[in-house]
Amino acid sequence: MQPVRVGSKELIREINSSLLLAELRAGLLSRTELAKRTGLSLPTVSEIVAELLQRGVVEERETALSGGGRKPVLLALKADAGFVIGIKVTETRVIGVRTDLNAGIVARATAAVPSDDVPTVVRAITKLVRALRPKPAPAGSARAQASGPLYGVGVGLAGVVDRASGVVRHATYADWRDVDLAGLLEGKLGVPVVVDNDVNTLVANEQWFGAGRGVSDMAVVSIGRGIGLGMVLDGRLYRGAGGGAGEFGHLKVADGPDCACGGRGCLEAVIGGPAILARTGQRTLDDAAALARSGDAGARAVFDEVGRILGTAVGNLVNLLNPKLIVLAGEGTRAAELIRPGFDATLRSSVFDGLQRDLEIVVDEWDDEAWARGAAGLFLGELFQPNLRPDEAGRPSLTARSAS
Amino acid sequence: MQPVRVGSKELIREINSSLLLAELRAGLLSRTELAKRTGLSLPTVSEIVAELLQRGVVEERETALSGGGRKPVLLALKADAGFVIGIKVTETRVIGVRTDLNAGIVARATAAVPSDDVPTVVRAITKLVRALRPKPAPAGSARAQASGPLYGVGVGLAGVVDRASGVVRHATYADWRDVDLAGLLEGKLGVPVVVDNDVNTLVANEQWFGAGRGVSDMAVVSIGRGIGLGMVLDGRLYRGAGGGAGEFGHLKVADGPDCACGGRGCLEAVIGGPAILARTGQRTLDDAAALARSGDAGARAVFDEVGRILGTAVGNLVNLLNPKLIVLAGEGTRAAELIRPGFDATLRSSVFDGLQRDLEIVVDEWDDEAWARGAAGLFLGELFQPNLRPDEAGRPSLTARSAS
DNA sequence: GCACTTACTTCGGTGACCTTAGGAAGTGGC
DNA sequence: GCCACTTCCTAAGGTCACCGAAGTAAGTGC
Repeated sequence: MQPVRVGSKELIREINSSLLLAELRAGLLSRTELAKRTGLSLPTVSEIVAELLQRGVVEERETALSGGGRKPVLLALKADAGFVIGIKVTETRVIGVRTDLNAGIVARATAAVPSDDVPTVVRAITKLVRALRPKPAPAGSARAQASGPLYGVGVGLAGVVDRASGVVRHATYADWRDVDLAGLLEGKLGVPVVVDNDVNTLVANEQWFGAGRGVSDMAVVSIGRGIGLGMVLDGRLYRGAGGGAGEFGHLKVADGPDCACGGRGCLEAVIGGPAILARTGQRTLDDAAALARSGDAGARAVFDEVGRILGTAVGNLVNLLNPKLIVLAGEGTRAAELIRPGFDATLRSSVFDGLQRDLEIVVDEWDDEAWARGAAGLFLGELFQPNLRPDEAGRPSLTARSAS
Repeated sequence: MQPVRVGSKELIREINSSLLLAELRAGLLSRTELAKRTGLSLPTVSEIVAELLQRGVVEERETALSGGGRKPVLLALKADAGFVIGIKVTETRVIGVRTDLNAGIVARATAAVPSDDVPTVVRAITKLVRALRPKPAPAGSARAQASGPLYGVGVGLAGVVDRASGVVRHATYADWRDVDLAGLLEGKLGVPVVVDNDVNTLVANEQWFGAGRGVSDMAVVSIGRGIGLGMVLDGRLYRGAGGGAGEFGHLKVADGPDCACGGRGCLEAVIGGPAILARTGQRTLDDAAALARSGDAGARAVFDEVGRILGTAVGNLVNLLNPKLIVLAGEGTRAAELIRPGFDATLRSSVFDGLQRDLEIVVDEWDDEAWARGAAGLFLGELFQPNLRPDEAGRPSLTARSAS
């Protein structure tokens, strides 16, 4: 029934370790403070911290001011205790970044993908990962310590992905069916690989390192060629019964026009990138936005209507889920100021009274690397999320004993 | 951050006890079978079962057939080990039932509520609970054993409720603001009281005792005067950041008409009970349905359109959440066969390809007691749900040591 | 320098789990 | 009727992570 099981006591320790790490992500804290925040006893915190120190995941920093007694020893996550690589796979390119444990980018690389068949894409990813991999420093080098291990790789792509198994059920632009991408990559790379839908990578990033830190109910709407949606509900990324939740772009919002999915009146057929280009007669989104900014009434009307329709759709989403935060992301945010007035107006009028008050809207600054960083964040999220589901056993872990 | 904490080991035992109980709700099982299903070791299962036997929550039944060895001793939940009372509060009446631990109704009662002020309603509920309460059997009576304790009371009403605290933030039909209904009732009744939105009571019932048994992602849509929605996501009832999730009735689906909430084009203003009555010119829903059944073209068209609009709205819900099951409930289901053709057609065309395959639609047989039974189910759900959140401590429990 | 405060550690005890071994209660062959 | 074999369950002992209580370390302030 409920897939929750607490079997061995070792699992408790792992959960509590993750708990402490999650608190430490927020800033410098003493053992005593950690104990207060988590509700664990001081001896337990001390013991777990000792383990983390030994493993090199955490370090002692300067002491804080005393309040009339012994100074507290502040602990901090050692951001460079290890690294993670994030890869965004697109139709034509793979974009990769290496980040530290705070999702800070320390290296970047991109490669073209000549064709979209599985072996080609897998080869491109493995090559990119090898390029990004931290070089083992020469023995005795001063940098040897700083360059920690590669914990794993996160991969994001457009499509339906079964994250637990890492199998791509169906990619949006290529004809992939049930491709065990995580398995293929793990075999070649020798590190854990997590694969997920690309919007979910953005969500993971917001949840752990962005505007969604500490927010347990939020939605990320990505605006671009398609309209994507990722949700954090009750503190967990929500994926739906079959991993297919978040088909926001195929919400039916009008009578026409036909959508590539075979349906009619889909949100993304109405306000997706191609629709905007067609209606403004431009070749790129930036051109269309420039036209509107130059004062062209027709183009302005198009963006205004896009905003209004999106506002209603997001408003309905809020009515259903009552999130605390909506993040707007994706390349469409480059035209954010053109869309916002209409968006805000219809959002306000759509949302049921009372759900508005605590609702926050954030536009995420968007750049090409965001997706790749999101993929890294996806993996980091796995490291920090306490694991309560044994069927997800074998997950990567900062605290696993086997790692030592 | 994550409110999950595993502190004391006692919590583990409580979780695992709930796990075993949850399995036993599915049928008769031996200790060995329980161990296999839960992944716990046999000695652990035996020990927990011994506790449950002693507490009278579980009983040994006949032995099953041997497979060439010692016969397994089958264990069963003792449905009459205790009772629960469920109350549905409406504008004019309070409806109550007493059920056993399988949500089977063993007694029923109803009382009029002369006015909707808080003291009057509280008095009506306490009176109803006292009437339904199992009578303490005379000492030495044979029935003394069968009539177990009253574990608690569940209350459902239309409005926004903070379930954790039992405070009614806002009732739909009365002018209640921040009424600590659970606290008031617990003070008078001396048993734990859980209060929730009435649609959530239906959800709890479906989740634990109805079509949603074992389904971790589902939605219940209640059709009546208003249109309600309750969701189980990832195996948990989802309530939103502020407890306000599920405002399905205020989804914006059209340009008109005005809704009581102050918005325009709300789903429930378009297809709610009053809208149907207005458009068919009838006084009751049953009259309107009878008119349609008699062949009246206008009335048929109204129901058909109601079905189509509802189908699109539910289709969009499916696109967002990818549930495995949709339950249609509420008094509107009395006209289910009039609505279904239109509903099914638009649902099919709205739902994104791929999410349809495993989607199941169930119409719940609806009667006046369903809401009250739901409220009882709400409380029973609390008893069976493994509790991983310490901030919900003090929750009612079948296995709490303090109860012995 | 001495009282006091605060931060952390050490130590012993408890509880829940597991593994291993063993008893109980069946079936089936001879 | 006995003996091997199977299956279900219990008993005994060990491990691990937690906690509370007491002790040590390292400050401040008079």
